[in-house]
Amino acid sequence: MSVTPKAAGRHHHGALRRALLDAVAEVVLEAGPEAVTLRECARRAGVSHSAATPHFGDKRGLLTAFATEGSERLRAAMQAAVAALPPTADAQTRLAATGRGYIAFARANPGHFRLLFRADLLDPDEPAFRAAKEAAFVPLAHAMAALAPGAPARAMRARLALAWSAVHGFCTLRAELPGAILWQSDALAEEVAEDLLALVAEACAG
Amino acid sequence: MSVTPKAAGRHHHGALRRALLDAVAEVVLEAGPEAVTLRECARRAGVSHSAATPHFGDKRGLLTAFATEGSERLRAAMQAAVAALPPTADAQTRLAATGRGYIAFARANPGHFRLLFRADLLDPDEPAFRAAKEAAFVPLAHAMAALAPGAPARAMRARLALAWSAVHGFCTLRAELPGAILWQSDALAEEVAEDLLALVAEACAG
DNA sequence: CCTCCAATCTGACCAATGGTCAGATTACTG
DNA sequence: CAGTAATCTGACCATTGGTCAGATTGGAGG
Repeated sequence: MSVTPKAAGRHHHGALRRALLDAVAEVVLEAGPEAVTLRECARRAGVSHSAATPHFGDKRGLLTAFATEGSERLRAAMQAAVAALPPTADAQTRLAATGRGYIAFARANPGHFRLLFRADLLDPDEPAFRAAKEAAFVPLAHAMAALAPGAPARAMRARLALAWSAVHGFCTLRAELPGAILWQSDALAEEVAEDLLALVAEACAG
Repeated sequence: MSVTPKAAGRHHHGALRRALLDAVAEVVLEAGPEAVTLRECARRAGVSHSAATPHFGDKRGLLTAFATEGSERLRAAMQAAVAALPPTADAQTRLAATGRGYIAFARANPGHFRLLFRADLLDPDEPAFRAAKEAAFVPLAHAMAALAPGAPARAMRARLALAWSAVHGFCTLRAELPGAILWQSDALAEEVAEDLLALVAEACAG
């Protein structure tokens, strides 16, 4: 377990914050965001459940802090996928790669991903979380702007909505409807994902 | 309130089932699926919270029954949107209309819609729910088959994934990220939705 | 009309949770 | 070394979902 319980009788100094976030990560990994319990996280950090209050306020604050880290990692995944491309790649390929990074993050971290869109568990107006969400939109906006530089605002909105919706919808459906026809096996899901990205990129270039 | 509390001392006969489902509908409407409480629903039906057990088993059973009704209504919304078309409408228009029905249902019943994809609150293997989910996929499959009758299986899978993902992703993002840039106002959201449907239908026809 | 039985419902109990608060403990500052 | 602010504890509370014995109800059969 990655969580460091504190030594008996000692304070965590500034480290309780990190220890609690790591505990959330563990629980989310093991049982999903719904299963996160203030008391269980505190237990794993070796601390009473009230100890979280000074650091995060309440459960929602803790989950929001964790979601903020997820948003940053999601952004990093998209950037990494684009960076993995040869420098000669064209705009359409870059847009597809951005989506590939999004899908890869959702696949590798299903619980963390699902939490990002659980408005009931989060505080959508917490400044750091807000900033992380806006930052996570940047790679898509960037790739799209490079694809269709002169498109009118309305067409641009529609394409952004299409690309984001299609990729996000794919991740959500795969995460929430396991066993659906379109992604029975992992291999099939990967194939469908690639074809989907190609269709989206083509439609946005179109 | 649409819920009929039972008369004091009398049994609900077979009507408790319906009364509880109506109570769920109320709570979901007022505060979303996460806020549903067995005890609150029982309170609204004028019954102790244990009274639900013989009818639904547990909370998950109650929510699954409610979600089953939602799935059926979602299917009806898609069919209605297609039926509202002039009989001369072509296959591409019919596919877009199917998506329009999906979006309309999600918009009109955000809580009910979100519940459908909350695997943690539902029993995905409950037979009636399974059947309703499969039935809800039919209108999309039907419209897609009419659009591209001879397409190879792989291309068909990709197009189904695109259409479903894009429409579902749009609904999900709008429901879970209120206040995002792409759907600030209702009018803007409607415009984006129509453009999105057109792009999807075109990509699936192409 | 009466009896009996199965379905239905109640009320109490339990463990668990999130939030709050007074106060103890710790770590740092001057 | 003294004092102060941050950190943490332990207890308490209301609420929840699940379980169970037993009361109540409605209808089936005599």
